[in-house]
Order: sequence, then C-alpha cells, then structure tokens
Amino acid sequence: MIATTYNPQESEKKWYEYWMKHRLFHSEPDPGREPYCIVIPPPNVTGVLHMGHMLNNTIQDALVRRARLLGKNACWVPGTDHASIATEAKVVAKLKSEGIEKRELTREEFLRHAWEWTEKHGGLILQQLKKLGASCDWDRTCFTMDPVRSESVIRVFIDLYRKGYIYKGVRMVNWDPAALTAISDEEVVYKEEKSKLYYLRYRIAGADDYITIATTRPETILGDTAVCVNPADERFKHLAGKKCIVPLVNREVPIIQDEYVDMAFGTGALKITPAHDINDYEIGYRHHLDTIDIFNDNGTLSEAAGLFVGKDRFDVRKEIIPELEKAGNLVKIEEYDNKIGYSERTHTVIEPKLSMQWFLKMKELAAPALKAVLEDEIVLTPAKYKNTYRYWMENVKDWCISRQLWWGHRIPAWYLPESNEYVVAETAEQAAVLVKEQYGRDIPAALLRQDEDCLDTWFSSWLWPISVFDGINRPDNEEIRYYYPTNDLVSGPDILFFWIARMIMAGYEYRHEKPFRNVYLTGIVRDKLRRKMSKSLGNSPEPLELIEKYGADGVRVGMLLCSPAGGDLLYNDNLPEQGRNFTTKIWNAFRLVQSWQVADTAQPEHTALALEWFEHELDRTTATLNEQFEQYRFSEALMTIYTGFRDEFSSWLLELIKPGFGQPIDRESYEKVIGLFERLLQLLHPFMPFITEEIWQSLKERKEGESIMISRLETPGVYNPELLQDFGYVKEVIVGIRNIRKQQNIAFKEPLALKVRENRRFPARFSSILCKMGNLDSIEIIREPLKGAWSFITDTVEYFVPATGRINAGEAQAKLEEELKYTQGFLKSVSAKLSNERFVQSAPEQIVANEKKKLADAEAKIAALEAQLAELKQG
RNA sequence: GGGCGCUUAGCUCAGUUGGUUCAGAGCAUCUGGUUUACACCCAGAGGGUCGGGGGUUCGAAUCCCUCAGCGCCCACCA
Repeated sequence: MIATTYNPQESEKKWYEYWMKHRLFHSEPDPGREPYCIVIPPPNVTGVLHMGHMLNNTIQDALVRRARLLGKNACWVPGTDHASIATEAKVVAKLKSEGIEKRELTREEFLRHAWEWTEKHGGLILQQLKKLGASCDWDRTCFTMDPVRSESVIRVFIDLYRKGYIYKGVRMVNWDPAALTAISDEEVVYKEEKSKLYYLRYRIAGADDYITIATTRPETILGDTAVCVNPADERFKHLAGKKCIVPLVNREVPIIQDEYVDMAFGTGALKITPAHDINDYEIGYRHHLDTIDIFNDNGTLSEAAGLFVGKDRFDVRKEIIPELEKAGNLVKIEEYDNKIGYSERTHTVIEPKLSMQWFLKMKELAAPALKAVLEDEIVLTPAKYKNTYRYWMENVKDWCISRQLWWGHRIPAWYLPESNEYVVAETAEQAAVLVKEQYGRDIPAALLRQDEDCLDTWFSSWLWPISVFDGINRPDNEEIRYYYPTNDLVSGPDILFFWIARMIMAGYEYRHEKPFRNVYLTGIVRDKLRRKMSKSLGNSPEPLELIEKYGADGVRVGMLLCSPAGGDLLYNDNLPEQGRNFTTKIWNAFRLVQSWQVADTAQPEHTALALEWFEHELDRTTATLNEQFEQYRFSEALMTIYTGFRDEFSSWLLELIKPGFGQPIDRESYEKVIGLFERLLQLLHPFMPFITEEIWQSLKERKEGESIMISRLETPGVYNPELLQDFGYVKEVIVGIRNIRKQQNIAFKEPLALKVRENRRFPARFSSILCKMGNLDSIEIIREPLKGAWSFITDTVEYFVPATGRINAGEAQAKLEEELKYTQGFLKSVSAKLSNERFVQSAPEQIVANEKKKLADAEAKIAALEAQLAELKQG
C-alpha cells in the first residue's frame, strides 16, 4: 500500500543511508571511464550552512548526479577551509568569554584551543550538506590544514621562494587593528560615509605667515613630516623650500613640491604623514622624508605621537580639535563625503600601516592565467565576468601573503639568532643545513627561530584542486593524473579574484594545466527587497528548517527555479513551496500508475498513439535539457522537465491512457508507461534525488544496491517534429471543445458530436485521441458549414458542435468578431509587406514565401470567420 | 574618477546570426470546477506602444547614437 502523501523526512534518511551503505558516491580512478570532477569550494570549517551554500551546492550536486547518469566516473570532492582570520577571531572571542586573553597564551597553548574548537564545531556544515542530498565522495574529505594539505602549502611556499617569487619587505599594508594582522587589498571593503574635512593652518618657520592644509584625519598631524604643494601652484611659490611648524608637537617640517597634489582640492596644500597613508608614503619615499609611526598595533597612539599616548585613534580625533582650536590652528570644518576602508572580517576601520610582510610576485603567475580565460581555455559563465577578470589580472599587484596570526600555516622561514637573516626550509634541521651553506655558520637547529607569522588562508585554498589529490607532494600520482583538470567549478562571484583567479595561477604553475574547464558563477541570494541575506539582518531563513518543512527536493527545486545564470536570486518562501508541490505532483502520478490493474487485453488505439506521441515528446524534452545543461541554464532546464512532467506526462499522457473506472490497463501499455516514467525520473533525478529514488525503487523489483543514481540515462532517439506538431494541433482543438463546454455550460460527462469542415489540415490520424480527451462520440467530416451549431476555428479549420440547447450567441459572437478584426489587421500588414517591392526584392526567398503563405492562411481564416459569424447572426 | 553590465507582463526572467503569429515562461491575479492520482489539484482567461528620443534598414525587443534610471567591479584624491 502506497502512502497517500510523500514523506520526505523518512525517504531522505532512508535513501541517503542506502547510498552511503553502497558507497555510491565514491569514485576511484578508472582509465576505462571518462572522469567528471568537481571540487567543492571549501566552506569555513566552523561555519554553518546558509542560503548561498544551499544554492551553490544544489547546483554542484545536480551537475555531479547528471554526470553519473551519463555514465561518467563522477567525483565530487568535499572539504573545509581553516579560514584563518575568521576562525582565530572566533577562538579569541570564545577564550575572552572565559576570561582568557590570547596574549597570555603561548602559540602552542592557543593552537591547542583552536584545534579543540575546530574539532568540536568543525565539519558540522558537511553534515548539513548531507541533508541537502549532496553526493560528495565523503571518503575524500579534506581540510586545508590536514597533513597532506599543510605539506603542500609549505612545499609551494619554499618552491616559490626559491624561484624568487616570494620576498619580504616593508610595505604599506592594510592593518586590521582588531584582528592585529595585515590583510590583503581584497579583504578591504570601502564604504561611503559622511565625515568632516578639517582645515588647519601651520605657521611658517621664522615668519608671521601660515599655510593651510585640509585633512580628514587631524589626529595624524602628529606624524607629519612635511607639507606638500604642487610645483605649478603660483599661490605657494613663495613658500617652497621653507619650513613650517606642525601644530601641537611644534615640529619643524619642510614644505616640499610634488605633482601628486591636486591644486583644486582643499587649499592645494597637503600634509604628509608617510607612516599612515599610502600616497604620503610614496611622496615621502620620493622626497626622503622621515616616517613617524604614531600608532600602536591596536589603533591607540604610540610613544612616537608625543601626545595622547595610549588613547584610541577615534577618541583622539575628537579630542585634538579643541586643542587645535585653542592653539589657533583650526581654520574651519566642512562636511565631506568620504570612502572609508573596513576589514571584511572584523568590520573595523583599516589603518594603513608600514610593516614587514611577505609578498608573492604576481605578474608572471598571472600571465598564463589571464591567457587561459581570454582564449576560452577556461570558460566563465556568465561571460560578463570575463571583462572583470581581465581587468584585474592586467592590473594585478603583489599579494601580501603573511598574516600576524597563529591559526594557519606557519611561514617556513628560519632566522639566525639575534639576526634578521633567514633561510627558507621545511624544518629547522634543513634550515640549519642551509644556514651552513649560505652563511657558513654552524648553528644548531634548535637555535633557529621560525617566523612568527602564518600564511593567508587563500595561500592554501589556491592549491585546492591540486592538493585534494595530493598533486603537489606527489605530482605523478594516479589520482591527480586521472581527475585533473577538473570539469566545473561552482562559486559565488565575490571570490573570483580571491580564489578562482589564484587557483588558475597555481594550476598553471604547478600542473602546467588549467584547474577546471568551466567556472559557473552563481548569483547572490537576496530577500525580496533585494537585500543580501545575512545573519546580522536576520532576513535569512534557516536552511535546515526549510528542508524540514518542504523536503530537501522541494528546497532544491525552489533554489533552482529562480536562479538564472549570474542573476541575483530573490528568495521567497513560495519557492520551496512550489518545489514541495511539485514533489507531491510526482508522487500522485506514481500513485495513479501503481493503482492500475494490469491485464492481457488489447491495446486501445488512442493509447498506442498517445504513447507513441509521448516517446517523441520525451526525446525532444531530453534534447532540450541537454542543450540547457551544456549552457549552464539550470533554471530553464528545471522548468523544461517541470512542465514536461506536469503538463505533457501527467495532464496529457496519463489522462489519455488512464483506463476507465474499474477497468484494467493492457500489459503492453503499462510496461511502456513504466519505462517512460523511469526515463522521466532519471531526468528529474539531478534536481530531486530523493523522491526519484523512492519511486524508481518502487516501480519495479530492484536488486539490493541498484539505484537510480547509477542507472544509465539512454541517449534520446530522434524525434519526429511533424508528429509533435500534429499532436499540438490536436491539443488546440481539444481546447476549442473545452471552451465550448465552458461557454455553453456543458458537463464533461455529456458526449458531444464534432463536425469538421473538410480540410486536409485536420490530422485525422489522431481522431481517437480527440474523442477520448474531448469526450466526443463521433467525428464527422462535412462539406458545408453546419447551421445552428456552436463553432470554433483552429488554425484555418472550422469545427462545429451541433447545439443541444440554446445558443449563447453574445459571447461567441464577440469572440469571433474580435478574432476577425485581428486577422484582418494581420492580413493588411502582410499584404502591405508583400506589395512593397523593395521587400520582395531584398528579403530572402524563404521569408517572402512565408509571407505569402501567411497571406493565404489569413484569407482562408477570414472567410471561415465570416461564414461562422453569418451563421450565428441568422440563428 | 575609470571600466563593465542591465532596463521586456504586477514580480523574477527567456528571447541564439535583425525576418516563420515574436512579443514568451514561471509565479502572482481573475473565472469556472469535489470527473474514481493530485485543491500541494484541474480547465481556462486577462495582462507588455520591449526605459525615453533619434538613426540605419524593405523590415528593429534584437544593430548604431543619445538621454534617463539602476547595478557591479576597479581606483590613493587628502
């Protein structure tokens, strides 16, 4: 006995366990089969599933499951990312809540806490992915900080160092005063803000004169080492080369000239603080200015500031203004819109800061990566990102890869005691050997000091497609040779540069080959007000609750229904609801088929025809689906199979072949329809893995271990377009009959007689279908219009149904008149076109022929309409 | 400030090289319906001068120019 309603919870649990038990997700290299591989964008190890993951992973799972059905050796590699800054911040916060400060701990102690935290919360997100139905090869689960991946990272660092790509240097970096680390340019987000522009005057040394500058950061004057004007600026010619006095600290600094200064901005004079502004730094460098670093790492003022020592930079900004006013240096304050850089991770204002960091040269690495995308060796979908990618790669800057954090891969650089000299090696012992070679000194390994910094998280994730197959440490292993390059990468566009571009670079550097063939960039999930879904806004539904409520299949369908390539996805609760309703629809179709009694009776004509038609219809659907998948049009592909199942299969085929009340279905038809149902399930399976498995398992006896997942999707046959067109026409006639029933208020139970005015376009072959679906007891070809009848026209064929009651002339007449008017207008435009000589001359022959056919059809239709109208008026 | 992209039905979007009735789909809306799978359903219907203007062409949603609005990316304007 089949349940009247589908139970997703039970089914999902049962089949996921079944798939796991039979290891159906697992893949091994098999040179006899074509591989299909996706590596997951590794989520943060301590993260939880959000709507973006749901979309992203549903797409990946659909791709992987489809590849499996096509007979490929599909492998989806899962894993997690250690997410250096984010995880360290969480651990620090957790320790703080327990009254432990990070700085009180040793590196080892801190890392012990971090690993504990990771083991406790880590991998939860992978469990959540299982609920969604993700068919990852879990045996292959990787972590960016597991031994193999860590070894890969260190190996690559050493290799790049030896190639001369990695260098250490003092540079202006984006300093995050909350996380106490440098971050990369890409991790800074700029926000437009209302701020103030302060005009301050500096006294000229030895004169009773002033020079006025404008600044948004008055607190940084404490670090000023010059004032700069444009050499072309006549207003300041007389001051060039003189000195002026920095207010409050009374430091004498030069007035220099540099073309960088915009004469039109502010007063045309710029204060120079080389330690705290990238441009000032560059000017300072050109003019050999001193740098005075007035900030501590945490954003408070340092001893070097001289004043306000120990106070926070923002407090100082407020406090310094009255001081300046008192001293007579404040000229005025203006409102000003400014862009301020924030840390993407900690949301604190970034402080440009000079510090010693490790950098990776990018130019050489970027060249092959740029070429690959420009030449479509790697295809980005949607293609619009190609431009963005190119711009970035052509302007790529060196990558600051060091982070002042503990949670991550520690930089394998070893310093000589009491020295800044270092060597780069995997272990202290190897380092000692190098020290001997390079510096001629015998220093025991234990005395070498390892660099305190660790590497940017992306320095491990950029190796992901290679490192998950251990292709860095063992470049010749069977797995990497078999699975690499991978096929599709599915990711959000926000990490195109962070991650995708860098994976491409690493791919060419370490495999001399692209890491993947296609990149599909999803949209961003937003709410209906177009706001990005986020925890802080509280506008994001809880994914697991959605799965609980609508079923995993329903949610998957909901996600995909509204996700056109690259567009934003406006999430709305009725999406998974629509998905859930669709699962119910499929379930009910299944119930209907299961309820039939089978007998060895003759196959009715209309049933045979219907099955023949549907087979062609299904071949067409499959072909369409193939095209849509090839173009990564998932929404459309889903819609194709959605309407195919609901409209063509359920509403037409099943209604047509459904046996009468208490009647059995003939065996031949039954077996055929089961076969067609199976094919539909296979097409649906990538989108809705659970319900398709549930039904597939019940349609026939299956052996233990059989699964729709690993069934083989047959190559579709060649469909007959004429057959499909004729059937489409029959459907229109049936609609005509239904409309008559509706207009005249005739119940479906009441059989009607249909008269067709002789016309060779009527597909008589399908009469039996017409009778079944229209409940007709006869179809007769007639020569003259039938008087006293209800009528309609489909294409140019006139149909009549003898009136069994009063003719409701009004509505029918209005309808006919409207159609007549439209057709007359249409005829007019077609004939205008045809009587235009230039059109007939210049347009291709076929277009002209088509226009002529349209003309003839329209004339025929008008004649028919007029005849019917005349009838109606008489009657 | 620079670059890229978008604007088609109430909403979200298709519309391949200009040319078959090309103005479409899903959702939403409206009308009718307890037909023995399904009201989480069925049968129908309405709804758009394709952002405005101009141009090229026999012919433009599609190509060009221009204006307006929106979005994204990049950039050091104090």
